[in-house]
Amino acid sequence: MARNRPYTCGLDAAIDVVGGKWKATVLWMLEDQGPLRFGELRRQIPAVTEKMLIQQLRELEADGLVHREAYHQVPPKVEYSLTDYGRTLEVALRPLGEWGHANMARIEATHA
Amino acid sequence: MARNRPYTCGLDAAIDVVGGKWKATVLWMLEDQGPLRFGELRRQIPAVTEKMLIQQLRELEADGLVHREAYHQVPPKVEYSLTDYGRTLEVALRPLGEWGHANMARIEATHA
DNA sequence: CAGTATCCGTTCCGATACTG
DNA sequence: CAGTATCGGAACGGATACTG
Repeated sequence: MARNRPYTCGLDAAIDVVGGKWKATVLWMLEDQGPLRFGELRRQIPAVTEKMLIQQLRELEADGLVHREAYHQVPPKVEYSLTDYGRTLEVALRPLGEWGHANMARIEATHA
Repeated sequence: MARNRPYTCGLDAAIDVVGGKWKATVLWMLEDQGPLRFGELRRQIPAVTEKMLIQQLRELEADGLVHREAYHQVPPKVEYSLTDYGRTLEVALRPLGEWGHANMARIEATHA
């Protein structure tokens, strides 16, 4: 998802980072509930496939927004959490989330 | 672009609406400069093709965010502007735009 | 549990040519 | 000026099966 660089405005850049299909949801979950394991994330986003979830997590990690902590155990355990940088994004995202929440009915009605 | 409904959070819904490749840019232009003609938008977003620009405008119009005013003249003249609803979105988008602006160097460096 | 690997249809998007 | 039409490649994304 490196779409149209160089960016024409900050909004472009931000949406490029957070525009992936499940990224906003993941950021929201991690902010709301603290560190979560792969399986916990998966269960809480019922429609996501493993492939998509891991892909989005990897991209968030590469962007420095999410930290991946692997515990070397059997069975394996991996926890994902927001980085400080990720938290700054989450804060910037909050008004947009509230807008979406407030206008969800309208969005579902008009948006194809 | 109706991606994953029903939405899991307001952020999902909002990004579904504004996540199109050029939509953020268009909203930003219209807020920043007031009503603009098709050709003016096109010139100010050099990388966009006519096809994509009109497609994104149509979707923004269908979502009620942008108003299209056609003047029946020869040669034709069409002006696009934000609706009141569109302005509420633009306000909600502003912190995200500032975040993107502030972190653009980092985004360009880390984001594939 | 936390992933990989592969297949494959769908959607996105750019390029180009044309029109009222 | 402000679009429309068509083509084709690339990226996205779901389903399924498999692994350390």
